[in-house]
Parts: sequence; structure tokens; C-alpha cells
Amino acid sequence: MKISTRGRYALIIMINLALASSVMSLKDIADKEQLPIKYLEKIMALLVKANLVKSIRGKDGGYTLVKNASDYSIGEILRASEGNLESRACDTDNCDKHDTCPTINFFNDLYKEINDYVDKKKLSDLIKEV
Amino acid sequence: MKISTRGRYALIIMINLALASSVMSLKDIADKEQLPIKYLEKIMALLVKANLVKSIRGKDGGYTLVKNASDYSIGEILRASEGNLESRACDTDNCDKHDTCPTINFFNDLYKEINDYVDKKKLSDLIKEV
DNA sequence: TGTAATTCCTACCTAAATGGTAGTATTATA
DNA sequence: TATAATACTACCATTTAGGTAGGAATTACA
Repeated sequence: MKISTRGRYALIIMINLALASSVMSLKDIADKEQLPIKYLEKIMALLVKANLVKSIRGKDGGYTLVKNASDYSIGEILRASEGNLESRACDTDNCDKHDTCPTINFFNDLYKEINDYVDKKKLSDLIKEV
Repeated sequence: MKISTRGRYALIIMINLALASSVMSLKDIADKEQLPIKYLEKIMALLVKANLVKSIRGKDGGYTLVKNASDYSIGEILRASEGNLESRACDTDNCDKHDTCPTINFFNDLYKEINDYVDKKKLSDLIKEV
């Protein structure tokens, strides 16, 4: 697993959209969070592609959530932005000795544990105290 | 968190040492596992430095564990080889806005969960069925 | 109808990490 | 003393992370 700024910024984007009263532009998010807009743009593209947010083009456009904050799991946001959370340690499909590998079960269990954890947590949990 | 081949190979090294009747050379491990010896050498250096294995130099030398397989947690092996498992998502100490960051608690909890999990599992758990 | 504000798209760039390789020095044993 | 092992240092290619640049397409509104 790897969680980089991409996943963290994705969560920050989602939090901003959850707190916005209507559509919110990327510029507003970047300004508010002091993050590079061009980088956020690439992350936002991943979120749009995954249908986690809806984009409105043109002047006064921006982005909005497509469902309630409590209906987003942290897991789906991280997976949309980071890709598979388990993609580093080994490539189960391509490894020619994965059926005798003594670590594969451990890693599979670990990743299941992690995915379960992040799927249980909701976007709304991150904005409880606001 | 990130688990790369370094951590996985470290586990494979440790499993081999756990199954060895006496000292085992890196060459034997590399041959048996079909892994590049020079790369394993670098990983082994990390394990030695962390005092997880003892090295015996000179002819007929090699490596051996310093305690029972059931006394090694997977966590200590992974941390010795990979470094801090939580080192990617954000740098808590150096981030100038970490006291207002809405994601920091979530990530701290997640990393605690992961570390607890890998610390609960023991090296001996990986060689149960052998 | 023109302009400003916005998303969308493609391409590029630098630094660091990953996954190695090469060569040599050092140590211990038979 | 030859040999087999670890220890150490330096290098290298590829990928990923994190970010920048520039412009095309779209839309609201004066």
C-alpha cells in the first residue's frame, strides 16, 4: 500500500466539496488550501473519472459531490486517487512463484484488513467536528 | 505505507534463516529463492544493522537468527527493511498546517491499525505449514 | 457577440525511490 | 595460504511522485 499526497489531497478536495453550499471551483479549493491548482487538477480528473464528483464546465462552473458525504467511503476516494492500495509488494497475477510464496497469504490478509478499515470510514467522519 | 520487494524479500530471508538448521549463507538463500544475491546483500545489511540477524564472517560464514521465530514480529522485520511504514502520506513533524489538517487523525489511526496488525503477526506464523 | 471564467487535455520536467549491478576490501577457516 | 564468505562503496536504469505549462473547449453573462 502507498498513500501519498495524491490520496490526501483527494480527501481534502472531497472535504471542501462536502462543506460547499453549491458548486465550488478548483481555484477556490486551491486558494483556500494553499495547494497547487495544476496538481489538484490532475487529481480532480481522477475523481471525476471515477464518478465521485460531477463537473460543471464553463463560467461559474466547478465541481460538486454526487451523493451525501456519509455515502462516500474513504476507501473509494483513496482507491480512485491512488490506484490499488496493494499495488506494490507483489504482483500476484504476474509472479511465477506466487503459489509457493510464503508471504502471499500474509500480504493478502494485510491488504484486506486495510481495505476493510478504509471502507468502514466515511467522508463524513472527517468533517464531524466542523 | 509502502511495502515493496525490500520488505517481502526481508521476510523471505528471515523465513529461510528460521528454517535453516545452522548458519546459512546469502548465496544459499539467493540460489534457493532465485533472487539476486547483490540485492539481497543490501537488504541483509539492514537486518544486521537492526540486530535482527547475526552475521558470521569468513569462510563457512553466513547468517543466523538471534531469537526464536515466534519472537519476531512481522512489523519489526518490515520496519527494519522498509523504514517507517507511514512515511509517505504526510510529514507530521514538518507540515506547517498539521494542527488544522482534517485528515491527520484519520491517517494516524490508520497507521496505528496497520502497525498493530503487523506487530501481532509473528515470523513463525509464516512458516506454520512447512 | 465578445469576454471572462472555468473545466479538459496533452505534454513536459525534476527529484527521489526502487530495484538492481560491479568491484573490492575484509575476515575467518581449513 | 587459498578460499569462501561478509562488508563496503559506488554506480546505474526505470518508475513514481509531485508539479508546471500552455492551450482548447465550454458556458454565463454583460
